[in-house]
Amino acid sequence: MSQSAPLHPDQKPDQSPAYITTPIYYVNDRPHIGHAYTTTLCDVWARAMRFAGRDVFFLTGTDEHGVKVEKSAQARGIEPQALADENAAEFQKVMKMFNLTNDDFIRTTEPRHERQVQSLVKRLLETGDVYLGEFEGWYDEGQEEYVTETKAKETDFKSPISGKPLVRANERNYYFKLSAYQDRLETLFADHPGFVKPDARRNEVLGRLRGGLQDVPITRTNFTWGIPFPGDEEHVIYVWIDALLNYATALNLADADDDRHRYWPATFHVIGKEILWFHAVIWPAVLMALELPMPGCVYAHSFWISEGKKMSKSLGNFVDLPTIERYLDVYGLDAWRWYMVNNGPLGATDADFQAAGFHETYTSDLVNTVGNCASRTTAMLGKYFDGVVPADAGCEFPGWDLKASADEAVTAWRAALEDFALDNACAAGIGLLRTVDAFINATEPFKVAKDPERQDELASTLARCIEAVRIASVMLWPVIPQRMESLWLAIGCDIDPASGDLTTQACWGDSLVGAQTEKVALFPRIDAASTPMADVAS
RNA sequence: GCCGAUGUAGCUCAGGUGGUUAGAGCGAGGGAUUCAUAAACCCUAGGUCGGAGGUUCGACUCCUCCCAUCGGCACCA
Repeated sequence: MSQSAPLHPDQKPDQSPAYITTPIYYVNDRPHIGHAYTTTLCDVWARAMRFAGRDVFFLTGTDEHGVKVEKSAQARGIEPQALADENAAEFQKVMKMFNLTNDDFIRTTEPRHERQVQSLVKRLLETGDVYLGEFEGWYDEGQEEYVTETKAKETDFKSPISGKPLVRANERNYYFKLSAYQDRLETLFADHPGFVKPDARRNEVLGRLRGGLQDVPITRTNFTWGIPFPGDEEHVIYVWIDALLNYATALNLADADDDRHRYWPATFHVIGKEILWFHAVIWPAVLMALELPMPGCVYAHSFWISEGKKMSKSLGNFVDLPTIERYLDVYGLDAWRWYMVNNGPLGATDADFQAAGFHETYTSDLVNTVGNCASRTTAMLGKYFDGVVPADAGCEFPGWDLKASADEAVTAWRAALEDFALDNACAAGIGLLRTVDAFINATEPFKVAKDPERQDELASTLARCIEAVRIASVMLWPVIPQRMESLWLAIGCDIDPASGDLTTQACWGDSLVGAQTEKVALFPRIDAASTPMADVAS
């Protein structure tokens, strides 16, 4: 059997550092499916890239400042930091629940972050990109916060909470000179069409960019729970600049030298579509001002809705942590990750979380395809070869070339990951298994086995099936790591994703020949009745 | 209100630059079979391609208007 490499035969695999981030999550919220989703996407990509040999840094964390946290804490009679600690712990619990492999968890109240934010803001002050100016707007005295012109108009210039009229108020604020970056931003978007993905989101940004940019205030004085502005401590650095800079401070970028600098800039900033503007426009402008290299891509996914409706507390269809835990109990973590990646809002439209859909996806993809294909292949090896993988006898099966199919799948898988098309990466993996199924149906090894004259044919068929299954498992591992690892155990192959040798592992070969295998049932069939139903009051 | 996106079979979606009977997966119905987790396989389902106009010999694909859903509209993560 030839051992030619399926991908970039002449090139070494890309071993450059890679940096992927989630937004930092606001501690005033409780973790829910949205947080789990974004973080899981990043985890899948990070796992795949590490396996592929890249030096990956995967960051997530919490955003802990701001008026809302201050008020929530006040309402409970505790210090803001205590509230932040409590909820940050809740978010960290999520990382454990989903077996996420983030390399760091940054909190904006950490000294390392605060110190660097001050230092970076100071730098902006020195370059003239931050200046002291006057801010005027509609102020809600009851809520002690400014509301936007649009919001004010919507509520007829009255406070939505107290009903009292909004007042015109002003204060001195530090501004970021966003307007100065209009041209450079346009150039950025023109030169890097992939800077914002998906395309629909990019168009939105471009459209709004055409409308022109105004400078943006980056400090507040109406609350104190935040990072003091360097040199003018009455001002607190406003949350979004505080928050955005986490991507830099986690890598100690404000410090002269650090090991983590090699990860900069981000390969992907994965975010939800609601914070696109900050990431696609303000963030790059700030980086330009700081003279830091631009990220490769801001990937803005859409939202989950639940059972056809927007998630809301009053509807009771919020997919929160306890709900998710029920799914994990019944279906297992891998099934949850598979559903997130394959049925989620990776594209421009929102995705619907449906209990029935979850069960369907689990059954058709994982039980009937991945599980069943592994099962029938290992069963035949057990029956006809006592579980020992035979050598490929080199028989020809016109119209079938599993090696070529595997190579194609791996190439497609790689391309999908470059694009953050995680669902397509899954499709490449599972597609190869469908091909194996079709191959078995066409060559009928279970009939061939009855004829002692056709042992070569039988060996050729099953050797190729199990090798294709092995390669598919490599592609599927980032999404369903637990079950793929049990598969590896069952087919006696020694694969360690941490070794970064995916290129070797994804290569068609005969490494399994002689391996002792046993029949596996990777994904148990589950009674639809035990699917956790959303508590939708209908 | 403004900007943008989306609206194609029950569900999730494909459908460069307009052109014979509009596709796939899942589900559903039927069939056949056993290597396998009642799985894989075969056949079937006839959706006015959101609505109304228009351009054209001809539009799902171009234009206009309308409707529905979603995001943003600058401090709201």
